[in-house]
Amino acid sequence: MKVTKEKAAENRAALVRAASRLFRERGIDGVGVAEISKAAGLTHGALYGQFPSKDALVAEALAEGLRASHARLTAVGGGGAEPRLTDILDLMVSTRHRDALATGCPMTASASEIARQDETVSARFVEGFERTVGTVEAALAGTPATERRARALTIVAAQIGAIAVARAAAKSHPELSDEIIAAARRVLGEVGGEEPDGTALGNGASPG
Amino acid sequence: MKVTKEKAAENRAALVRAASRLFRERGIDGVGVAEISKAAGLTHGALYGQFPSKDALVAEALAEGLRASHARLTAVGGGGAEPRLTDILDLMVSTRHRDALATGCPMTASASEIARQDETVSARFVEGFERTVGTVEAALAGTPATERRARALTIVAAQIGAIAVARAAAKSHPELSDEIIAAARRVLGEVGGEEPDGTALGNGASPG
DNA sequence: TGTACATCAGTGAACGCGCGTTCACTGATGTAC
DNA sequence: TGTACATCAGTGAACGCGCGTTCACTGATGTAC
Repeated sequence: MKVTKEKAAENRAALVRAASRLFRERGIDGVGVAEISKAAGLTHGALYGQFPSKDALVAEALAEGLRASHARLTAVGGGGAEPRLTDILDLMVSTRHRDALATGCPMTASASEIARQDETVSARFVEGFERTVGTVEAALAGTPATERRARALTIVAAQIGAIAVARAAAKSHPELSDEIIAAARRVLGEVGGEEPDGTALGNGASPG
Repeated sequence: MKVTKEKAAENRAALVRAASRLFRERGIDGVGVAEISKAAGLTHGALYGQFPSKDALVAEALAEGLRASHARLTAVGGGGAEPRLTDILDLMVSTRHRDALATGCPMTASASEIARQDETVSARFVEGFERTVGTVEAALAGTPATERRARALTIVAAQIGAIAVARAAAKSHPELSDEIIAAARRVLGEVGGEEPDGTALGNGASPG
């Protein structure tokens, strides 16, 4: 039965949200279209009315997850101001982020799987990655301008690696998992110009 | 038909090697037991004579890949001496490693998938991870002892993240992919005490 | 505003296919005499 | 050393199941008059 245009748009959004969540939780290959449709309160036939293929939904789900993740990132530390490195790292390199598979950063959740998807998915990934790198770069005002981008690229890649590794270790060695996160949090702060004792330099401060 | 004990052991090793390679290339969920068996020159029935389940093969394939990968790591820079950080990073954070999916480090190839496997797989992962961290730690003689482990943990996690991200970006943005590797190579060198101009401090040198 | 009907979002059965796993069978190995 | 036979590694058909995708159909929506 036909539904209102508004309801159809809602259904489409529900499919994307369910897919985004389930892909992060159980992997892209680990979730089928039937389960995604069911989670969105629809049948798989409806999914194929909205998307030409699972691949197309994968690309859109990734874009949606990256958008939500970046919105959370720019919101840290309150109001409209650019977030500080300290707040970024506290959000991204934390046990809380490690334990929030379904709602965390999709780059981290699907790091090694994205390389095996098609070019569209790679392009969506790069958009989200560059957005995050830009936000980190803006938080590195204390770092020489020529170094900022290289350090921001490294910090974002390292965040992704640290959480992925902490998740892989968590099932058998939870203490090691915690140690990895604590170490990466501190060392990446230093890479970004934070004082070793944990003092935040903040935006626009000069390095010691 | 029965085969010699020796041949049976060879067949088992061939299954593990084929699995290790294929899992890295196309993901753990992306490769079936039939294909692994065929690549090893056997049928899937033979696989179940050697392993109780695909999960058991996954754990063994990961262990084998980690062993091979670590052997390559300790061999860099020639002879029996401990490898230097410069050599480690040149091996691990390189476009060559990025492009060698099937034979590269299995932690990188399967970073985000391992978190979804069972505890045995997590345990094998941790063994390989700790071995690599130990090798990097030994290459950080110029770093204060209290900092060595935290930096080694971060460097290894960041290596994994940098290659995973570079692979994800490669399909749509090859120049960005190269840039990520170049940045991570240099910045991680600095984290490990390398001079910013690229001069290697080597083993036992003191930091500038 | 009220009626007639074309549109089309969503349903659910069906498609071929590959998945992980089981099992009766084969036949060379390797042991017991 | 030669023969008889138990062992067991490997084969391949078959299992139930879930995969991604297609399609004839349904029926409420929303438009044309």
